[in-house]
Amino acid sequence: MRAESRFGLRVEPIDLDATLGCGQTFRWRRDPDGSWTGIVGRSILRLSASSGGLTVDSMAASPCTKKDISTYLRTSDDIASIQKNLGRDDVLSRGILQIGGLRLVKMDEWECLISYVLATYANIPRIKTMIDSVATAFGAEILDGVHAFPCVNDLREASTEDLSRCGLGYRARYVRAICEVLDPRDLDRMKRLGYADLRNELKQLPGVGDKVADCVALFGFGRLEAFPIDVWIKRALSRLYGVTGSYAKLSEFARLRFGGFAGYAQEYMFYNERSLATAGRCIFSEE
DNA sequence: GCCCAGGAGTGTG
DNA sequence: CACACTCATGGG
Repeated sequence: MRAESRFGLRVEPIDLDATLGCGQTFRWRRDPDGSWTGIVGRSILRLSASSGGLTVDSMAASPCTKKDISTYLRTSDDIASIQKNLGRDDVLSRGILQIGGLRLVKMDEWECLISYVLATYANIPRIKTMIDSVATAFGAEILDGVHAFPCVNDLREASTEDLSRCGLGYRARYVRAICEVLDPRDLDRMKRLGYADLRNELKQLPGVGDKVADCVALFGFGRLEAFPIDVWIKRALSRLYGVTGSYAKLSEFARLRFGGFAGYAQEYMFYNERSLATAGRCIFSEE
């Protein structure tokens, strides 16, 4: 595959394995040499570690710009400051914050919405399979066999039956229903909403409940106060803090405990909990 | 084969 | 409010 463009990107700290392999975003794979290849927008990217940051190879007719990838990797997040803030929590400071190079990513809102609707009650390898199938079937071809994530109008062409053939199971009708009710302009309008309003509006969509709404608010709309609670986070909260209960109760606990950077706390805990469960094995290639 | 999965929707007590 | 049940299916 020919590199259309190559440039350096200053971002520190960054741990590609943790950031791209932890299961917050689904279109990346780890190469044997430790670099990562993935699809962002209409570009195929290969990221490899270099001194002080990354080397970015962009392969596509319309290459990814430095600003695009900078936004995607949230390079303006001050990790040191965030960790100092979260480190006031005894439990987090006691080791979880050692994953300094785990950064949140900023996904496209639409791709994030559909991805996390598909992510319900499925493991990470399967989520990747479903998303690749949908992209191959309905997304624009970027380069020989590699497809972008389908835009709203692309996916509107898909019937529920089409989507079922992509292996989505019962999620097919949710995706279909979202395509029918959501105007692309809604997503632009929602960018300006506060977290609470954004969350409530997302929950109006079929297949979007508390957890998916928080994932989309965090990974898609970049609301760092969002704290998605899935089975892993429930385990972590129970194990680390002894708290259990409803989504609302756990959510309130997180808001009081972690504040405006709850999203980073969540990702540290998610990574930590899954690493513990899969100790001895690489969590980036299996479940 | 068995188990579980970055849950949501619906119905019931 | 809390549970209980169903939904389709593939990866470990």
